[in-house]
Amino acid sequence: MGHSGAFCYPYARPAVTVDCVVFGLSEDRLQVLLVQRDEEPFLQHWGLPGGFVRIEEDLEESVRRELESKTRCKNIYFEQLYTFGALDRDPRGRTISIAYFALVNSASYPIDDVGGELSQSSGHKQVRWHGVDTLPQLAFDHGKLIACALERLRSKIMYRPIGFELLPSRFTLSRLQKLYEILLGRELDKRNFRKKILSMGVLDGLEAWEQNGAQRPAQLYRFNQSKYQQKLKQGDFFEV
Amino acid sequence: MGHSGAFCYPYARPAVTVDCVVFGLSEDRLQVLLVQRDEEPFLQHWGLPGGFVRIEEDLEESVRRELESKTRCKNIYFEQLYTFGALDRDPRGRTISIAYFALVNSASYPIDDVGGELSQSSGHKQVRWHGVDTLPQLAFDHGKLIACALERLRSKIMYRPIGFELLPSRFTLSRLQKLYEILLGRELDKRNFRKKILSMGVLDGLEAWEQNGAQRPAQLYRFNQSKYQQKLKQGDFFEV
DNA sequence: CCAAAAGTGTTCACGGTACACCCATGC
DNA sequence: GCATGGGTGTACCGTGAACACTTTTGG
Repeated sequence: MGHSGAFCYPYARPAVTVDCVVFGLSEDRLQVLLVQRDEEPFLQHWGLPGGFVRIEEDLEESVRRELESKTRCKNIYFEQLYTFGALDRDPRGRTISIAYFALVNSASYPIDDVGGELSQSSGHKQVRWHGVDTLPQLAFDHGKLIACALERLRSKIMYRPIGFELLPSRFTLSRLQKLYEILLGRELDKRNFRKKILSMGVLDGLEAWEQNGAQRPAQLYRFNQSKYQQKLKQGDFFEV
Repeated sequence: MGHSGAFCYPYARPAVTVDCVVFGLSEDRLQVLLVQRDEEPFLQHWGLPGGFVRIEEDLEESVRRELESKTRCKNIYFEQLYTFGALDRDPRGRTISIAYFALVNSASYPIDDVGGELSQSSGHKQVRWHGVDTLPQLAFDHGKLIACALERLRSKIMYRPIGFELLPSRFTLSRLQKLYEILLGRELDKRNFRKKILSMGVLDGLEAWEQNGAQRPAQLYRFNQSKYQQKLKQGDFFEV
């Protein structure tokens, strides 16, 4: 029981952190943003971006601060995942972590597919995308957090239109389908997919086409947030 | 920024609590177990059973301890709901609450439908069931927690067989149907319901019948946990 | 004219829903 | 014998799944 420091309480208190599983999409796989630790414990291991919750900030504010410092990006989609509180999850002492997961359009960030170079640095720490199937050894119980986030993401894209968050604001239906195929780990029928997605009425077809080499140009679409909100209010749900 | 107490840290730490939304089923409505507070803040207001997480106990252990002290019952079904951390949710200072929800077979407890008498007492606090549609003013943000738990429960019974947890281990199909009707707030077709529920193959029909006054006796069923686990592993899902 | 991806409709099977009558019992 | 809830089967419709060819472009 420590006597150092200016903040004292009649009972011992756990430390509280937020950790965030940030997903991004490369050409053909789902990736997670990891930070290489520059201190003990787990020195030089990779871990999730996260940190202690400051006493004067909201949980969401904490997450936003962490995300901005690691990704230099605002307005990221994120939501709370689960709270982890096992006694031994942090060797420094009892620490409870409120885990979040976030989806970013990773085209906005340098992406490193082969795993050679670092993509960005924040302070002196390395920050890098790692394919979810080729994760390194992770600090703390972060492997568990990622597994939990993956499960949630995979099931959630089936009933909520959050997949769009992984794409640029304008995208082709083929790209969207690829996204679903990567996340679900199986192929989807093109005609059925387009029929289904379009029939939900939350995508706006644009008068713009993407030229992608030597093929027929593909029409671009945009997710219409307000149409979706309206459907939600009518109890009308998204489903893939 | 206190200096009292034996537990000191270099940075201020939020207090951490668990709170549990305990659902029970009376004859014709869903109820929540509430505790009348016997201290400030919110003296005499009703609130959720819960309390501070002890430094040497798991989150689940905390919940189990709280549940046992309030309901005197072990082996209650519960799961984590959401973590609430708004800055102003506790007037005593920054407090983060990890909310859980639990389902109990309230036949095991004295139930008080009309809201007159107390059902049980733990220490000196009153503990009582309250219909979810007739809740009193609540302490802290517990109204929010209950709303959140209700939403989760209503959606979850559609895809996981947790409804059984609200019933005694042996129950009739009519009772189960009533449960779904109460939770969903709409009537269900008897034949379709029975067809659906039985076709999932997770209920065992018993050679036992319930005599319920001047009617034809109803067959009793039991939820078969292991059959369900097996189906889960096969990726075979429960759905209503 | 060839390669490569975009785009487009129909058929079939299954599951959800709607619906009405007989059964067993206690009083 | 009557009131009360228990118990059962069928027909229809809509949605999900399977499936193949034409179009547009660059090289």
